[in-house]
Amino acid sequence: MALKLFNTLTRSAQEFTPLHGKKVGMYCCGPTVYDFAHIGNWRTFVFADLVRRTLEFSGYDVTHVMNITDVEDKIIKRVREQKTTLREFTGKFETAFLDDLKALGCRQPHQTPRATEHIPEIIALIEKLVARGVAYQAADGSVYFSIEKYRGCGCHYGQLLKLNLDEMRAGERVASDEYEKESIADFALWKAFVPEDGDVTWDSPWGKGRPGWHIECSAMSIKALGETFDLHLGGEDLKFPHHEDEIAQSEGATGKPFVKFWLHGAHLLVEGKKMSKSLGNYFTLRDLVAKGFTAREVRYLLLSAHYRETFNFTLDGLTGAKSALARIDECVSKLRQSANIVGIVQPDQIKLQEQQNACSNMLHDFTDAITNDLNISAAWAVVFEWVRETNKRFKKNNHMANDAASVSLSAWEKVDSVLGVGKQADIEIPEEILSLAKTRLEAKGNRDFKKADAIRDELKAKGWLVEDMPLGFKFKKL
RNA sequence: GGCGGGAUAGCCAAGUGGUAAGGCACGGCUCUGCAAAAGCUGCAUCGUCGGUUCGAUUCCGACUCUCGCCUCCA
Repeated sequence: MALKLFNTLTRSAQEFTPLHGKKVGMYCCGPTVYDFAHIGNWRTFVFADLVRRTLEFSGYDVTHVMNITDVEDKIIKRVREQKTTLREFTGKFETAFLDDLKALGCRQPHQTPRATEHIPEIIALIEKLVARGVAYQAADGSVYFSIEKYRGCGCHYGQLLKLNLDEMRAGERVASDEYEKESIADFALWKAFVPEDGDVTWDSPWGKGRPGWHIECSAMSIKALGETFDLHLGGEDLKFPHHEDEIAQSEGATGKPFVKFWLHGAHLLVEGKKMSKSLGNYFTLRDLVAKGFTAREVRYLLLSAHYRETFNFTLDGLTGAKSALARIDECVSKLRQSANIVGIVQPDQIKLQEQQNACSNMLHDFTDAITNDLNISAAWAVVFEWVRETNKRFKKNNHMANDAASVSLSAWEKVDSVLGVGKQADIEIPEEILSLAKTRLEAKGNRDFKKADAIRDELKAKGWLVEDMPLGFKFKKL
């Protein structure tokens, strides 16, 4: 089934077709590294990962680029306050970001360019805009993009949303007299040096200064993916002004369409409310890990709802995610055991055929769901139905025939190449716990159930759940 | 003020012009020394009011509530 995605440019779900055969260029607006990323940020990055994985699942050869914004007002302010250097300050948060991204099961982008390492490209792009007459240097020394001039060349400003510039409440959040722009809608391409910038400054044809916010994404995406590329995504708040301005700068400079498909992920609420530090519902991944949840559980929860709907992230939901994943893990781990042991259950052609059918139905329905504008909820439903069907095929000894298990495992691996939750962290069982369980097994063998139950309680108190198996036991970490 | 989303069971969340997926939680049963896991099973008429239709949760209108964006916030 063809992949359909909702394109913000057309406000409709369209069949996705790349510009060049099977090759897809995908750019995702990355983090501004001034602090640890919060759960809302992570929703967007996990969404981007889902897009990439779905493209790869659909047979595309994806080049995934995600910028690192490492120069910006808040960063400069903190560098000054903490009396550190830009590189040292941003490096810390960049490393933390990439570690967390990995922990969340996101495939590493192929390129993660830093804004500060693309100053020449940024300057070149601004020069092009100045030469084309859509950018100007104002009295304050900064260079601005002129929406009016841009529109004057027949270009369309407001592609991602309907804009009514006259009705917009200009300057509510940033004092309009802070800049000396010709028009309120104009935005900075190059910001002239001010003493507060300290060492954070570069030479340019317009004097010392630093790049504006939007220009880095245009410069780096064009460099990495070309003047026109397939996919650009980010959080919904970036539609305006960030992405709209990226389009204006890029198309203003190249005269070519910038991006074919724009995808935007919705925000999330936490416990039904907008996330804020004062409400105490502002979580970083590290906060959640400290509460005893795993990054994998966070990924599952973030992937439980459709990307264009506001999602309500709750700690209860995270507890539920733990249970839901345990259900999948249980099934997959039984499949692994069966796949590795030949002959414990005799092959059965009819049963094999049934399981093969269940697997191909799952793959078919899963593909339908995920390619339908990433209907992840429907995709999970398919997976859980398959889990139930598969569970029915295990014998009393928790095994199924080797061939049926192998078929099932390979089907699971295919859907998990999109979901990315398959890899459970290996758990190490302490010697003490293991020997207690062995003692308990002996007691059980002697039908001393009182002792066996006491040991089970003891293990539980130590954080381990021991489950009896036909031939022994296994552990779960609580 | 402008623009754009939402309102589906205790919670999270899909979906469809013909009487509602899935997950979590909860109850019953089977299995089990007891558990756990697993299976079976129970649990909603889809914000309110109108309209279109043989029939609407799904289409249209109004209303209520709610969320987001409107210059550097994913």
